[in-house]
Amino acid sequence: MTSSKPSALIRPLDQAFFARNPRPVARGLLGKVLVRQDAPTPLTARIVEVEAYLGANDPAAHSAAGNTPRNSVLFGPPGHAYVYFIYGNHYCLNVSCEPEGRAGGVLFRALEPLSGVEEMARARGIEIHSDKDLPKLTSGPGRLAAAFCITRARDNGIDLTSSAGSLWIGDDGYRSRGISITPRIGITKAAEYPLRYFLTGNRFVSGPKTLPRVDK
DNA sequence: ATATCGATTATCT
DNA sequence: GATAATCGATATG
Repeated sequence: MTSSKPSALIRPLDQAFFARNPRPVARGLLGKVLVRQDAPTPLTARIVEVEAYLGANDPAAHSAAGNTPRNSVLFGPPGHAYVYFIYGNHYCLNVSCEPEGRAGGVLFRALEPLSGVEEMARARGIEIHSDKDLPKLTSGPGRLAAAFCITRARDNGIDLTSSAGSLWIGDDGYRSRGISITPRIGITKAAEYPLRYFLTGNRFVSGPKTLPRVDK
């Protein structure tokens, strides 16, 4: 299901939006737009899947062990980019939440491309032959980071609330309809917490697209 | 459709 | 030395 229409005007989210618990921030980010302003052609994509990582009482969060050089952005002002490198291969993008001094973040897991598809395909090193191939661009945290040319050196710590910046998050008026909530993907600690949020039925969502079945 | 595995490095024990 | 908020390739049902 292709849910989105590109819209001409996109207003950046303000810092107050992010100065909250990561759970409402995660829910609220669904349907918003990630913008890469300074690419050869501007890149925009709708946020369709995210995960919340809590500052306190969340063993799976990078902030669980306290403030370190790697994760210090999570303890800084809200609305800033926390970018980390994982498995020797991939960058992942988060946005810091909670007021400054308290940790918390939201991981971007999947996007639905709205503009700049050619540029994203080039950045990913793949070719798009049909609509069937589009999810390969931005379905998955490593993929979307590659599509937007997000690296730690370039983007860690930047302010995502300024439309004058290179990378920011905006609202184009889109209203999401259904939201699904499941456990987070790829973690071993606190694996059961229901902190993954995605737009129900959206084909760009990565991983399981339904609520887990109460098996047997 | 699910399962397994290698790649490759920052961070922590 | 082990692990990790992953991906892509390969194998098999």
